[in-house]
Order: sequence, then C-alpha cells, then structure tokens
Amino acid sequence: MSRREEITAAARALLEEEGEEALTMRNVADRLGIKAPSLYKHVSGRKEIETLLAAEALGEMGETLARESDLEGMGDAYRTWALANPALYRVATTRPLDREKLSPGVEEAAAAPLLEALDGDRDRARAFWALAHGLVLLEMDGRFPEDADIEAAWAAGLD
Amino acid sequence: MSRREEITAAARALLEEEGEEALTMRNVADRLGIKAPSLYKHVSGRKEIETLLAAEALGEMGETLARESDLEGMGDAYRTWALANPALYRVATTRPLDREKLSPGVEEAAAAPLLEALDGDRDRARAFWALAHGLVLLEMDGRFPEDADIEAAWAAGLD
DNA sequence: GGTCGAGGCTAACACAGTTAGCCAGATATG
DNA sequence: CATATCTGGCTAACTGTGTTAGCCTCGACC
Repeated sequence: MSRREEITAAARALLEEEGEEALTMRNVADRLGIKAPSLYKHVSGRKEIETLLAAEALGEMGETLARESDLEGMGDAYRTWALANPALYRVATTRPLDREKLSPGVEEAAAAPLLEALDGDRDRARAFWALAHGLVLLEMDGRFPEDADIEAAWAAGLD
Repeated sequence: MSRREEITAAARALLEEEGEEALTMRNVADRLGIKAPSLYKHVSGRKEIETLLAAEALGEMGETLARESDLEGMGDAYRTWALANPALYRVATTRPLDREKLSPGVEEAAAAPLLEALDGDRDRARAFWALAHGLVLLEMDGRFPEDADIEAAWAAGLD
C-alpha cells in the first residue's frame, strides 16, 4: 500500500466516520501519525486527495451498478450506495472533477453498466443518471418530507 | 432597505460577480464599507446569510416557474434560471437548509406551480424536481460532454 | 564510505469565521 | 435640558484552514 493509497484510505475513513468537514489536511495527517506538511511530499494538495477519492468512489459505483441487470435494480443500488457513503458520494459527484488527473476511463467504466442496460442510448442514460443523482442529493439534504421512496418506482415508470 | 437586506444584496452580488468562494464575511463587509465583525450586529453568521439567499432564490424560482404553464416550459425555465445564477442556485439547493429561520411557506410556494401542473401528484412533482436538479447540477459541474440538451426533451418524454 | 533522494519535521503566512470589548452618536427619558 | 440607553460601528484577538520554505535524518546505491 503506497503512501498515496494510505492517504486516500485515511481520507475516506475520515469522511465516513466524521463527515465531510472533517476532511482536512491536518486530520488526514493525524491518522497517519504524521504532520500535515508532510502530506505534500505525496500529494499536491487537498484537491488531489478529493480527486483520488472520486476515482475510488466512481469505481465502486460502477461495480455496484454492474451487479444489477435492470434499471430498477440499478436505481436501488445507486441509492443504497449513495446513502451508505453520503460524504464520499458528495465529494465524488458534487464539484467539477478535474479529468486530467483522473486515470482515463474511470468515468466511462462507471457509466458503462447503465449505458448497456439502456441499449447504448446516451441521452436516456444521462436522464436516468440525473434523476438518480437529484433524488439522492435531495434525500441526503433532507429536502423531502418523510415519504419519498415511491419515486424509485417512478424511475422504473420512466421506461 | 434594511441592513439585513443590504447584506443579502451584497452577498448575492458577490456570488454572481466573483463566484461561490468569494462569499466571505470580510468580502460582504467590504461591499458595505464596513468591517466583518460589524455584520454580526445584523446577522448571526455566515450560515444565516446563506439562508437569506436561499429564501430569495426559492422565491424567484417559484415566480419563474409560475410564469410557465406546462412541464416542458417549466423545465426550460428551471434550467435557464439555474444556469443564469449558478452560485446562487448552489447555495439555495445544495446543503440542508434550516427551515426554522426560513419564513414558512417559502418552499411550498416555490413548489406550488409545479405541483399544480402535475395535478397535485406529489411523487411525480418530486421526480420532476429531482430530474431537473440533477440535470442542472451535472451540467453546471461539467459532468456531461458537449451535447446533453436533448434531455430536456426527455423530461417531457417522462410525462 | 561518501552522495543523495525520500520523507519526515518546524516555523510561518494568508485568510476563514467568530468573539470580546470599546466607543461615538442618535434617541429616548427624566 | 440633561442624562441614560441603545444602535451600530470599530480594533484586537483566537482558532482552524490550506499551503510554502527550509532543515534534517536515514537508508540505498555507486
């Protein structure tokens, strides 16, 4: 496990255990028994850590979707994963990620299962993605009252 | 124009002209020819400024939607407004807003036109909202390539 | 065995939000 | 009219953030 990977792991643990605002250079360094400036020997800064996390998250989401066969299953899986990893989900999907540093193909791989389930129709895939993304974010942010889940059925109703 | 309103206006101008990360207490204060600590005589902190901005934004979005009659028009209007006010849109719709301080009814008013266009079907209204929200955020974050707008048609296709 | 890079460290800077406490001027009160 | 109070500004300061500069040590390699 390279130092970069250890940093990514520490960052992720921080995100899961203490939430998004706990992802600071000093906290990450603490987890590794190190001082914050030393992190810069391995990583260009906080943004790069976030990019590493995004890559990891996108990979996992792609795998998760790939395990499903139909759209409804993918919707459920998407929601379940996101709600199980809310802070990581936000880091990975909110904010514009810089594709330079992202190893190429990560995004495509994440989208592939969905695209396949929709017979390669990119527009519908994007619409589905947007719907899932919107639902998850609104739910995470508590923008809905206490019902809501019927919308997963709506995603199915979409097709 | 009360001091609170002036603060809100300054914050909004900052958001529009210089982007989200320019929304700092010191910048807001500068716009008013004041020092940052003085803001606390009128506002409890940064979070409250964001709540004020959210209320304003939700109001405007509600008005914007109310001007349309069908779902497709609302989709276009929603997207147009969001892309014209990206930073404000983010502040208003991202992050959980505390409803305590929000004058009650603001949220309902924003949602009302959409709900009416859907004959009071809350689930479909939420699905539409989520779709629009997802599309806008993904577009704002540059998560799509350079096509995309066909999805607006998809929103129509949804119903 | 000397060289040198990898990977730690401390000190420091700019800037964020925020608090405490002071002070002038307007405003209200006796 | 004089006095008290309240409003809304101020400076100084604290904590926590990302980040940079520069030093030092240890282990690997010619």
